[in-house]
Amino acid sequence: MTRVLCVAEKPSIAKAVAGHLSGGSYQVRNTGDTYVKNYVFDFNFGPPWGPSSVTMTSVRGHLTALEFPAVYKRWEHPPPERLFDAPVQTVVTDDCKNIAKNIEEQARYSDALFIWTDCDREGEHIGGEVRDAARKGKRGIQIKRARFSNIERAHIIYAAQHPISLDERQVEAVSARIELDLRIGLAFTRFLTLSLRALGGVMSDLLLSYGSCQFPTLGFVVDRYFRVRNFVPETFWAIKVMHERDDIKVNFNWSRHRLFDRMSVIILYERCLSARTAKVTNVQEKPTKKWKPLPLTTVELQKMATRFLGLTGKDTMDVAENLYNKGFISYPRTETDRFDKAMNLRELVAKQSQDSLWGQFAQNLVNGAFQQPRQGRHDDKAHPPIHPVTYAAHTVLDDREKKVYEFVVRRFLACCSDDAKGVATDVEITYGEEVFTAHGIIVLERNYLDVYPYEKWTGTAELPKFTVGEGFEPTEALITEGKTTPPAYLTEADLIALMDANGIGTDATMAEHIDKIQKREYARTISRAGGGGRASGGGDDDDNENDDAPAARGGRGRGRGGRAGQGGRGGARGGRGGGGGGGVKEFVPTSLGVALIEGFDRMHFETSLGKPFLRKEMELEMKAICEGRTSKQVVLHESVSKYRHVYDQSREELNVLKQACRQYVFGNAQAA
DNA sequence: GCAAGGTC
Repeated sequence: MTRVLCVAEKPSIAKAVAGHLSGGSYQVRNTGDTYVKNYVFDFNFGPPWGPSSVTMTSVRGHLTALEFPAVYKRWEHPPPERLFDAPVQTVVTDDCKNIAKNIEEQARYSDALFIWTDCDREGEHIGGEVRDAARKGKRGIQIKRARFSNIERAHIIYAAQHPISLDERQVEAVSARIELDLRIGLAFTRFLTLSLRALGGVMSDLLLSYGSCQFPTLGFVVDRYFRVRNFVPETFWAIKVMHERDDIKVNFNWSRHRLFDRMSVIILYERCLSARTAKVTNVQEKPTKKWKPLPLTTVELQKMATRFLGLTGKDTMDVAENLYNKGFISYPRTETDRFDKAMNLRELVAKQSQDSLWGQFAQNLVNGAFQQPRQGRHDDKAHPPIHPVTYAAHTVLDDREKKVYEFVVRRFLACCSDDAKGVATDVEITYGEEVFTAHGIIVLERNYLDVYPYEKWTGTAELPKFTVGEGFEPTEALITEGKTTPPAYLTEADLIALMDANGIGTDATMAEHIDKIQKREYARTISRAGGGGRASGGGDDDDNENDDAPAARGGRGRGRGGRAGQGGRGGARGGRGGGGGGGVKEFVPTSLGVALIEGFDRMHFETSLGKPFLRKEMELEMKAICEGRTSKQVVLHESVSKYRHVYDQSREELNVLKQACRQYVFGNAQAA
């Protein structure tokens, strides 16, 4: 019989695939690694292999790491810039030695290697690492790769019988990324740490790291900080019209919203008053919907959890991984927001019907209210959206697990429900020569909203009856004065959204980068609650950008026109750092964080290290390698010489960086 | 003592 070795990216996939291919009957063998098992069984792969004796095992993520030879261990010399062209070597990391050995030994007796790593770019590279390990055991072993995007039985069996080749271009692309991150990260980290240490004082023993993701992340925080600080409030005026009818106070919104010229508003207002009566010019009533949420991605999970569950992104991911490892939820790192049509979602819904809180709702779906989820536009072709896999009783979960599990379940049930439905009424009036509108919504069916308390359908006021052509004298008409308010500091959800939009980090690492800039004392969080006096929070449910349903825009112009946030919020005030579950937390840079980003900005490089462009460029180059438009060697050569140039410039203009530190960190004003 | 990316 042919002997086939299969290797997955993680133990859970190895087990699941072995279960499907073997029909559930396999032998389990221990390996030198606590988590990795070998599953032994027979399977018919079809021609040319036919019936085969199979060993299915796995790695645990990357098997190898890239590193510099020992002579580059010291920081001072060879000098950091040598890291741009120093030799690098790929080594099996210490904690993976037994895994590599397992693969090597198994390969020795095998005719073919089937790679079952995740079908994404990093997975392809891990596949390359597995291939190299297997070849050490048997030089000429045949290499195949299974293409799969979920672990449904039929899909897995099809993948086993229709293997493809490893995509060498993707392997090369990731390999380039790894090498660049290593060279550039270490070179700049050593450079910054060593050269700014000379400033003395608090700078003498700081670790100043640079990374292609951590710096842009800090850049976002600093950028917003300055936009808040440099904000100049402007006074505006508006006309407010209110009419009370049937005990309902109806506020009409001015079609000009607001003007920044007081005289103009007075003139327009006087024309209103002299007209005395307003005339109803249009009344429209139409059915409207608030769309149910999209299937859950990692980024969305983190945004929601930081907003509503009082957890940090990092906590959220830690907890989600736990829930995944216990088998309660699906793989928590995914970009996919559409369920495969073949998935049996009803069955997953039914498992929730025993719950005391949402069981009734789930049962109702089972009884016929079930609706197929919306299909988002993202598909990483590797993992389904995050969803509950089995029911977890409240008693088996700790507090944080409970919160995250409940959110995942409620989100899933919401996805499998119907949209909320209502009737929207729009009334338009002309008063003087000005046009005003009022908007009201009556909710008829709450549907998914009943199981998904994280969203509300705001602006649900019912409007009294108005008839086209009628005239009325408004109960109240006056001029209001207000000031524009600065934007808010970034919440973690804002920051994650920015990183996502700019391609900084992956869904699995974003939270870590945010964590890192705090560990490095580049940024910290303060509590927004109480002190702010801001008219509107930045990140409540209403500006949910995933919703393009017409009705989601219903809640009208919040906040922006409000009162100014009472001055005194200049700069890094001494708020309680890292405050607990209470109010929303906001990110502000420390003086060190400001100094580093400002320092690099002032050097006027074509592309500042603190901006996201460089990371985006690397992303584009990886894509180009994948598409065969360039090669790893070319990208490495070009990128290294570009960064070396930035490095040389930084060294020449080191004084600019030092001045920024003197100014911000030591508060030496004349340094500016 | 340094990066970012996998996964436990």
